[in-house]
Amino acid sequence: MANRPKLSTVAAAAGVSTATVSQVLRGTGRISAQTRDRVLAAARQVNYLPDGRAAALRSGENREIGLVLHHLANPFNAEVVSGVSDRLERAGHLVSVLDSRDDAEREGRNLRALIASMRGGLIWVPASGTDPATLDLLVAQRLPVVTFLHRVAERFDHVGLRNAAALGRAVDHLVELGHRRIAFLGGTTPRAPRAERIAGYASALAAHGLGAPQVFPCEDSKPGGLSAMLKLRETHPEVTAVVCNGDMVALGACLGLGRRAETPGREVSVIGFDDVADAALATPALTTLSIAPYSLGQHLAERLLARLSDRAAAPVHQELDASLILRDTTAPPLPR
Amino acid sequence: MANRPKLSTVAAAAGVSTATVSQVLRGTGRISAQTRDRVLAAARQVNYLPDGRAAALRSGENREIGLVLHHLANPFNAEVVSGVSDRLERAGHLVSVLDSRDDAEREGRNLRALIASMRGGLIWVPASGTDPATLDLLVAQRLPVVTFLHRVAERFDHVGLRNAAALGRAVDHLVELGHRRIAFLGGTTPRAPRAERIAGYASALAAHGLGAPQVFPCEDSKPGGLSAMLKLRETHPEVTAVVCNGDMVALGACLGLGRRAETPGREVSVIGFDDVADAALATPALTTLSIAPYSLGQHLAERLLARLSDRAAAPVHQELDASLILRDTTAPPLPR
DNA sequence: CGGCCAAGGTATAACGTTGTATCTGATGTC
DNA sequence: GACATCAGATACAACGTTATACCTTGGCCG
Repeated sequence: MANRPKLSTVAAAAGVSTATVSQVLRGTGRISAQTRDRVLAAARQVNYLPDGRAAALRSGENREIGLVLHHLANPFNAEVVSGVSDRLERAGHLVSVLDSRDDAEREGRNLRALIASMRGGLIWVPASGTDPATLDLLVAQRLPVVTFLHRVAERFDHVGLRNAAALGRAVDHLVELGHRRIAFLGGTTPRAPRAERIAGYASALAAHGLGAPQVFPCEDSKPGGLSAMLKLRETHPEVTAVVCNGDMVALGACLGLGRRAETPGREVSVIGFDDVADAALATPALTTLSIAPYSLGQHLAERLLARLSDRAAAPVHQELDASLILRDTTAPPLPR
Repeated sequence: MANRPKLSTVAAAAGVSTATVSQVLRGTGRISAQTRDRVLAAARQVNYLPDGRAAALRSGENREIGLVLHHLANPFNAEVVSGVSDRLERAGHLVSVLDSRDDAEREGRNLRALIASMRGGLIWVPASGTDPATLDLLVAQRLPVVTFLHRVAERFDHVGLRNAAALGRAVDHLVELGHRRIAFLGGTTPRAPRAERIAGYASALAAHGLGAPQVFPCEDSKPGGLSAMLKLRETHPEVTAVVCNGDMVALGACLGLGRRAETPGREVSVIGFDDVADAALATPALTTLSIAPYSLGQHLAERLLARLSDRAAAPVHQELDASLILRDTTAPPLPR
């Protein structure tokens, strides 16, 4: 029951010094072809794999990137993850994902642990209510950080969405179709993206001279959207269209209509946000605000790579547009 | 622009030695209350956070667990992840997730990187076609490993499913309802779980004296299931029921029926496998073989914890049952 | 008042790697 | 044959921690 093979194990097996082994494995220094072959053979034979933390400690390099999400279960995020990892892996990095599941305390633990294990960089979708002490900690470690969706600090790079404008487009579309009673569905926390979306929704209503905004909070998930829609139909039958805080809520709302033997795009028009894969697949297919999660993930990765290669540059803040994808859940309201 | 604070930064700030700081932070040794307070204050003031890799290197401890999945985008896996992390976090570990997206090469990279960064343990859902060299490496590092679903080596702990028996139950149910032409839908690779499921399906058919098995491979996703079902209805209209390699395929198949203005549980009965959250939510709700992903995740975590506390014990192999959950996509076949 | 002890702190050697400075022969040159 | 040259290898220090052995100092007892 030998122990984990280390550099000295390989050195002994090949009959050279540890320095030589290190040089061979890293391809540095001047080593003759035959010793190199001997060393490589020995390394393979004992199944050697370097201890990355010792190597990183000594060399100061770190090719591991942390990706902290507020909610991994949402397929939108899963697609973002794919984009991020594809791009970063292509650049020779390794991405590991931590899910804080919208719990600030868990998020704090995750972030602290990431810093402790000295990841080389961080892509972060902050949960609501991030602890400011954690933020200070993060800043003090001078870790390259890109936040996404929810901006928490000026000095981190950030990629956000033009939420208000997007919601404006959604409301405009519904008004053009003839809707006058439009509600907003989804979300429970005061996170910035939701607040911006609600603001965009409200000001679009105002621009069209429609009544006061009606916001119905619910959990950002299918069950959340489902029960919110059921309740909405009971209590506010005059509402003929809803815009949602996310596709999960929107798809849930569509399911809710189905439960009542109603059809999205008939009794109630529904617009989502995210354009998850299921949006196009659902029947009826979901009209939604698209932000192309996969390429968005790649974009995030690019930002982090840029930051890694120039750590002194000023923080970059970007805002992306979401475009309205017309599908089958929006149509003129039924005549009364 | 100071650098990352380290032990010596804190020591200087508090006017003590690094050894003292370390002892205070770890709560070991004999330190007076007042120096302790001074050190803690200094640590907070400079936003100190220990370099985990140096600490781990020195102490040999490692509380980080790697979770390597073959396919994170599948919500079933996302739910397993939740269960795993909840349990392991409760035990003071940190879980980071790597997605190999069914690519053996990517999986190999992920595993090597995990070993290199010296995770304390590994929970692994192997992709198909894992490189045997990678396996050797894994074994040589004497890393505690629990595999799930797909067993790749005798010497790792393993949690699997009684796939064949489960499929037997599904076929029995369909036969009881009166179906005679039952197809198997889903999967493309020769991974063990699928092979076992097909075997269980085939032998159940045989036990009932029904015809030869009909297996229709497709990608394990909603689009995969959708197009497979469309094709099946074209080419094999005599089939009145399908059992699927997973809920994603099954839900996709249901969508496919919807596209043809047909209804799951009428023209064709459908049974899934996994019981993802969407299965109960879909309309009609999906009959499926349930393995309760969240508690399964917790179970995997328990196994790993047991292994961590006794690394010498013989490998444990477990097999769990999947129970048939009757919902609305199964019913007697339509009379001809 | 010498000696002993405990409390409180520090010096130092690891952990496994890498980078640099250094050593050792062999070869070539005049 | 003396000396520079250079390829090829090695010794050694360092990375930021932690564990251990070791120092101080003051108090107390005989």
